[in-house]
Amino acid sequence: MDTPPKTVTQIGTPISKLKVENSPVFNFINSLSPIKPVKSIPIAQTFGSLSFSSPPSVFTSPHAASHKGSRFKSHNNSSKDESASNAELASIGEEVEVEEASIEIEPSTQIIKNDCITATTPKVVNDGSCKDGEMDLQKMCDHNVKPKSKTPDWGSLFSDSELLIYGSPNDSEAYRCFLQRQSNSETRLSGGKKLTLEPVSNSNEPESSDALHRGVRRRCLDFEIPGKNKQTSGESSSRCVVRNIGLHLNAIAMSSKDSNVANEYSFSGNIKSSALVELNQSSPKKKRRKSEQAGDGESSCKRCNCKKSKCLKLYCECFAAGVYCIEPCSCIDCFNKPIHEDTVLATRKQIESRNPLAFAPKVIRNSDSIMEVGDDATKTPASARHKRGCNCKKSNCLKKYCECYQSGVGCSINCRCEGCKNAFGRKDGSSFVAMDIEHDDETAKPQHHAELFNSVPIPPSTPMPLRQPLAQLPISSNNVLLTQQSQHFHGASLYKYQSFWKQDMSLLSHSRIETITEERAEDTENLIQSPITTNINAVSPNSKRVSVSHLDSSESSPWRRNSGRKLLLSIPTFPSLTPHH
DNA sequence: GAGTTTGAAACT
DNA sequence: CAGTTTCAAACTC
Repeated sequence: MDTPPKTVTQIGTPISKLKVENSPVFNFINSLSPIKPVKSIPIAQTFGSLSFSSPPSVFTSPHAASHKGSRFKSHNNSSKDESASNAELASIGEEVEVEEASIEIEPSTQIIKNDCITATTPKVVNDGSCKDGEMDLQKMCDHNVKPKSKTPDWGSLFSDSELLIYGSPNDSEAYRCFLQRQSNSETRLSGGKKLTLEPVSNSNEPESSDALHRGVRRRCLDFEIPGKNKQTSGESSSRCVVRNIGLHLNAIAMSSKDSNVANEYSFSGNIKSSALVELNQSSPKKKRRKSEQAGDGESSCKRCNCKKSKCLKLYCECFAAGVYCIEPCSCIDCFNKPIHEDTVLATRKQIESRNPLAFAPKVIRNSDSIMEVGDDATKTPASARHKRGCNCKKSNCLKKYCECYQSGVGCSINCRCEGCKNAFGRKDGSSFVAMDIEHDDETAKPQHHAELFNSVPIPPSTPMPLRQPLAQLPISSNNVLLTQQSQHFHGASLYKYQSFWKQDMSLLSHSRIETITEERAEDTENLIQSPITTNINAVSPNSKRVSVSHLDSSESSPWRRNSGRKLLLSIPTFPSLTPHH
């Protein structure tokens, strides 16, 4: 970074020029001038690759200005003892930050933060990259981040972000989406991940859902930018990430399947970037299929295609899942948006009044204390069962029309299906394994297997747990709570009111993260060996579970344990414990 | 991409 | 509660 002395002079010692001009006005102007020069500086070139949506805003936004002061201070402090070059860097960093500040408009909700956190990060990363050559990237990242924090909690950025992300009711879902994004691009994601989380997570309580929504968009957009710049600054960004979430998640995310979705979700906001748009432009169907392939039929990041329901009925997957519709959705006259929060909540209430369990997880696991299904459910390896059961007449429970099949669970006594041939377990109690064998002989349909492991998202590579976050959560005997947990994260925001349980779930969230991580890793390994085996394990009540106490606390965040993951995997089984034990 | 099939959700 | 209609996803061509 060879910065023209000229600029440096201006930034570093604007006053020196004042000698020539003693006019108070001149003084004032000069004192302000440093910003502009910086922009045009070579440094700007470094960011050149970045396509900031609105560079000018940096200077026009009052918001930015307000932040500027404090940030400037912090920077000064950090660069205080450094040489002129460092000072320059500091000033540069300041510039960047200011810009960010101007961009950050809304107080986003926790959820959203989780969701799109990555968006903001890129900037930071860029920042780092800019200075990268001369400064420790990690420091840079941290340095930049701190100033941004709008709340005093920044100190616990990562821990908080973790909670937010995984603490969501949809742990698995949210987590998956999160992973998917991560998987999109190791370098880019990792880089963005860490940084993004912080700024976002710290934001204050969301006052406006709309704002929140906007926040998502923006973040996504920002997030995108980094990706584009990956070539220039990718390295630095990745480095930033590695230390924390990035590495851990990346490892997990490596499990391929999610990569597709990752792409989608990473751009899920209202991304105007042409490049991004192109990626997402595929038809709703394609999108859906992508997400399915990514690993989750029922609960993965979903996008609806509602035309008449206004996304205010359970027909709408987004609504049913408790999330707002977002850009990727192809719905018409959608009311399932933060703007119509009141309507959404009212409608939801109405539906719940009609059926209190309407938003409860459809699939439950008997291994947990939830035994709502039937005794029969415990007869099969896959203890998970659809709560209400299906009512299939023609699909033989072999297609995704069947909710049981779609959820990757066997039919149960609760099902009223006809000619059930559910590969995950028949209504009559046939186990998945048995069925599998049977099909080999009976139907002798290679397609069937193909369908199971390809068309059905979960079975192949994704353990059941991932698909059925709610049901799996050890907690919930409380359906109400579960209801709030709803199914997916979706890159969209969870309804604001859902955050109430977040705190209570925080510990659990940690455990879930780890559990998922383990399972996922395990899954990856098993997949290589035998898909079927994997499925069984995934569904089995014996599938590994981690008690809250086990994970609890500071005990190193899941991230840190990353390295220890394999060790955990070696453990055959964990007793199924409830978090409250 | 358009059209068909399917079964859940909603309605009566 | 049962029957019918509506709806959107899943599926097929």
